[in-house]
Amino acid sequence: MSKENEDKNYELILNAFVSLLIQVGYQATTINKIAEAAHVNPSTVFRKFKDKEGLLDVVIDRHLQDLSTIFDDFSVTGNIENDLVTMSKIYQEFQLRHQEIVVVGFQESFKRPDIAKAVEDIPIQFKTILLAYFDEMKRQQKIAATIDTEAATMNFVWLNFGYFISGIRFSNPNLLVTPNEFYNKQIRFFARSLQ
Amino acid sequence: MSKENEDKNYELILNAFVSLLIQVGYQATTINKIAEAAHVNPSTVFRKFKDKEGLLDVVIDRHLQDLSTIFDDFSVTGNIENDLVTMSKIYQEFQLRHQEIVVVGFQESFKRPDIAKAVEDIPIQFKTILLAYFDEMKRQQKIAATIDTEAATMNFVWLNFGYFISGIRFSNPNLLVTPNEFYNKQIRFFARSLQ
DNA sequence: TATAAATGCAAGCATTCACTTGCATGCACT
DNA sequence: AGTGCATGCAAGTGAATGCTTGCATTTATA
Repeated sequence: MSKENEDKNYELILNAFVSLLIQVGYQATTINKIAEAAHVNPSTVFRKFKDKEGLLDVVIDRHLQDLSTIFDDFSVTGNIENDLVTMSKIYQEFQLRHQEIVVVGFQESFKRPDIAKAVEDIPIQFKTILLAYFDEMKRQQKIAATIDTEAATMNFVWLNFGYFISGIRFSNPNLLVTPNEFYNKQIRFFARSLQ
Repeated sequence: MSKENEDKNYELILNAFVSLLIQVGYQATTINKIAEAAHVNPSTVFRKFKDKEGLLDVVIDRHLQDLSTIFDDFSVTGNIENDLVTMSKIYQEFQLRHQEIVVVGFQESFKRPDIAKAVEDIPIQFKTILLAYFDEMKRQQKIAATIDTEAATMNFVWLNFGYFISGIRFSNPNLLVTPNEFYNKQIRFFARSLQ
């Protein structure tokens, strides 16, 4: 029954693992802490998963699967500010839902380049859809003909990426705004450049 | 003679430590690796520094000292694009010069909140000078009266922060541009919004 | 050259952890 | 009730690593 979705303890352990990754990172996440958080005996962890790396592998797998469909239900409306908010929301919510990947990817990038790559793949997907969008809007003359769409895209990517990292790593209120405030003010400000 | 600047081994060890922090992070940086990289015996490390944390403390100290004067030699020219490039350059070069703080701050934020705070302080300083600058430019009517200077400031902060993190953590060329390209294209694009 | 300080070196100690193993216990399903 | 599987539990192993110590050796200084 191991590795099946109906396995309650399997999921409890995975959830505890992910929570701990976010809280304290990979190295500081010990098997004992996982077991305790999952209300399970440490030996059970090893019955469900080969080893500590095996836990990571499952998390990566699920993440990559989720990532492959990240923008599947996005559809263009043609209203630029609306579309940008929609894409930004999808991206931000995805990043937040997979915080642990970013945390571990940054910490273990030297030992697990596959995770580092998985972290990069999120903004790359974001860039891809944005670039196509801006190119299309330019063709439809909804944004200025002088716009460098590549530059505009990367501007939006870095803005969103910087905001996301700030949100999960910073605590000073000077650097934090609510998602809604971000969508309203920042995207409106960004869109000014497109005209 | 320990803890003095003329102490050659002291500096060799510190440099090796910082290099390793950037390469592999704090936990994976062992005393043996430091000693090897510094061409010094492991026991010498403990003669120069109380313990591994003591090494970190010195790095933090020096960083905080450097941070306190980060924008000291910036002076406003009134040419907005030029000033933005200048401030961005100062910020980016500082961040790059102190990469290790960011790496360790993200990894050990739970164990060393002081380091996490030191990491935050860099963008906070950046924000402070930017906000004052935009307010002044608005007063001088060099940027549009409708501009939300707080929003513009945070946009620029997140753009720069996102670009910096991308530069030190990503390797895919799709997400990387040279500093000069960043200054030219991104800041020009940003400045469009100010009119 | 003589003295003192810094460094190299090797052995060892203590702790933390991932991971294993063997056995007892409980729970589910027939 | 009885059988089998999952889990709890406790003890232990082995490796990594921070840190100490005592002594030999080199280097600097006077």
